[in-house]
Amino acid sequence: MATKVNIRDVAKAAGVSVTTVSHALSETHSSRVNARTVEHIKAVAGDLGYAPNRLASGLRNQRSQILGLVSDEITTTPFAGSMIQGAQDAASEHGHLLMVVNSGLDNELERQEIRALQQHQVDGVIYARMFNQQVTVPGELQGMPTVVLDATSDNPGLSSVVPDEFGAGESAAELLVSAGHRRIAMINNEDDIPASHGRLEGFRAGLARHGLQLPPEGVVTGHPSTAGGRQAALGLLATPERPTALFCFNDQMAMGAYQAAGHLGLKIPADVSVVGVDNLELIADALWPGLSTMALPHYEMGRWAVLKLLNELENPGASPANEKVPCPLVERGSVAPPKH
Amino acid sequence: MATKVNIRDVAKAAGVSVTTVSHALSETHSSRVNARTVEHIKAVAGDLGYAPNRLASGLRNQRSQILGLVSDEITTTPFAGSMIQGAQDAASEHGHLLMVVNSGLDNELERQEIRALQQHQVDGVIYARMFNQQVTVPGELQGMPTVVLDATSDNPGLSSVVPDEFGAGESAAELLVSAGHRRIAMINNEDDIPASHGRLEGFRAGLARHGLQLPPEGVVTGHPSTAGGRQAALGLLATPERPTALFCFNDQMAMGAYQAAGHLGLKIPADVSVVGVDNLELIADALWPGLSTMALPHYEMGRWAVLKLLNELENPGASPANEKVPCPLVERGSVAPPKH
DNA sequence: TGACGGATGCAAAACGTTTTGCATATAGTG
DNA sequence: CACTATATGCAAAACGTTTTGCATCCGTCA
Repeated sequence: MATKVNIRDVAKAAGVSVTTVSHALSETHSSRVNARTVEHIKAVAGDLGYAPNRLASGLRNQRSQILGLVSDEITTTPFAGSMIQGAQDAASEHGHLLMVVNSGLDNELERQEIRALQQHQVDGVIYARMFNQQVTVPGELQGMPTVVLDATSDNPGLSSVVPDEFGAGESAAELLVSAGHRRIAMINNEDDIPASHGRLEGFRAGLARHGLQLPPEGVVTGHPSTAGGRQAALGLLATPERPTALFCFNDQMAMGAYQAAGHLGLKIPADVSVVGVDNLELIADALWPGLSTMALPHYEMGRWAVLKLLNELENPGASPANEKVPCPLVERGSVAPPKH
Repeated sequence: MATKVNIRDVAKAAGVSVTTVSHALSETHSSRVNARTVEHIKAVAGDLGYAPNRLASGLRNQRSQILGLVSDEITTTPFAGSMIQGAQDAASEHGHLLMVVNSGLDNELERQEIRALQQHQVDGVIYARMFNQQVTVPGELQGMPTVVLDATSDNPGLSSVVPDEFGAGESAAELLVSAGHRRIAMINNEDDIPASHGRLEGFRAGLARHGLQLPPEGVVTGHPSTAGGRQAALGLLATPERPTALFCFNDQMAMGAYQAAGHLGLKIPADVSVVGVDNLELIADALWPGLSTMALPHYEMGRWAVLKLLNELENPGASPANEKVPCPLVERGSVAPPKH
């Protein structure tokens, strides 16, 4: 970063014209230049520490090599980092950079941020949410290549990627049933969102495959927080015919279940097995014993969204896709066979 | 975003020259244009949905209005979101956008990312860490306006911002002493980092102000995780003359203290009071009872870093500053007067 | 030897702004 | 009415690239 060196300096130093330098450094046009000359130019450019000005090349090419990432509440969830990292890794591998904006829940602010991205000529936008939900993509993004991340869109023209909530439920059922459990309950999120439906239905389907079914009293709902999980679990575990295993909507509710079990003098996993969803390191790894849980694939979803977006930029005709990414089981120590 | 409308279209539609449009829309030069004309031009621009191309203006002005944010491990801590949000809010208020890159722990990758930022002509860089430490800013950033975030630099020319670790320790002491505690222990991080020294020394200073001092056996160290805190707390609380209050290096260690207390049949806060540092919502709010803790000011630090960077961009002569941001106490329910 | 083809490199235009210097119109003064 | 001062708007150049069309050079073949 001494004083900026531009392509003209390189040309002068290499004793050739600017055009030749540009051709030599371009992937596609380098054939137009003598191989020895190309090598020479590259050496000189390297020595001078030349790096092309992307403002200029973007202006000329109508391609900024920047992708926008618009998200909602980045501060409230620890998942944001993984999603951004996945997106950034994929972008970086393809020579792109990420501009991140988050709007909180303020629609007006969101519009402003999107306009700011457009002023910077972003090539496309990832429209992200911090939990799987249905969204309406703001009108400002009309006509701009867009991929929806951790949400589904009412616009069928847009690609989207979400976790395989159904599969997560299935896996949880599989894990608990194969450990020998028969009296199993689910502590679900009281909110009417795809994750609560998907996980419950997958769970039912997983049980059904083994000839089991979830009785009506086998599902209780609560606020998707530790307190909500605690309260629900207190109710479930205080009954004489208490379940031997709990499938919790998320790790926070599972933490509440731990607290309830502790309060009632029940040991995990000896007296009651617990499974969560999310794989929040901060919780799943911290609980004692560690919590077995289905990992939400935020990193992979971030990657997928960017790769799909870049693909659509290359092939403007490509048809949209709606991807579901599996949620792998992470086993720690919260599941054991039932006692008797 | 129909078909891109540029300044020429606006000029044509408004019946004036391109220059006039540019002057009319510029803060500084709008005086050169008739006020009525300015109004007219702004109206036309609004109707057409004109938004200036920042690639072009950046190229012309040698100012991209983009700031780079280089961080280490964005995925491993939930603080990243707050830091980014703080930085982004401040940037956005001043018409700038943030390009976020994270390098993990790979130095080579970090260099690449920084070069990518430079190709995009970022006006300056925030060099961020996820926890307070001493860093050496990579040579690539030589000569580029840089502010260090949540770390201190060995380069005295760079501004930096960190949490007031010492103050956090003091506040914890103040809280516990004024609740009536006298036998207090600290569970510290075994790592040799500014946070562990700062919090311990501040804690000592806070106690000293009330004529108390921390005996050698009053400080135990461990891995800064739940397991580490649990282990340390088990040792401390099993002694007959057990402390009535624990100051924990962070919320994760405090969570371990909760587990240890529960294991030993001790109630929080009746039998033992606990204070943490971090204010990790996911933990502090989830514990039962809630954990009183000193909040790490990541949002504010992110803001400060960007504001300082923008200030240095305006006044290239400005002298560097090393800011310490206070860590406010967040009271929940984990502190009560000692029993007898 | 003259013409031709291929290989190679150059000049110039364009991307969309901002700003300087200049020309014109309008108002103010003697 | 002439002359100056001021207000106002325009043409052109520049920022750093990429790419098209053209010129030059060399070797080859008739």
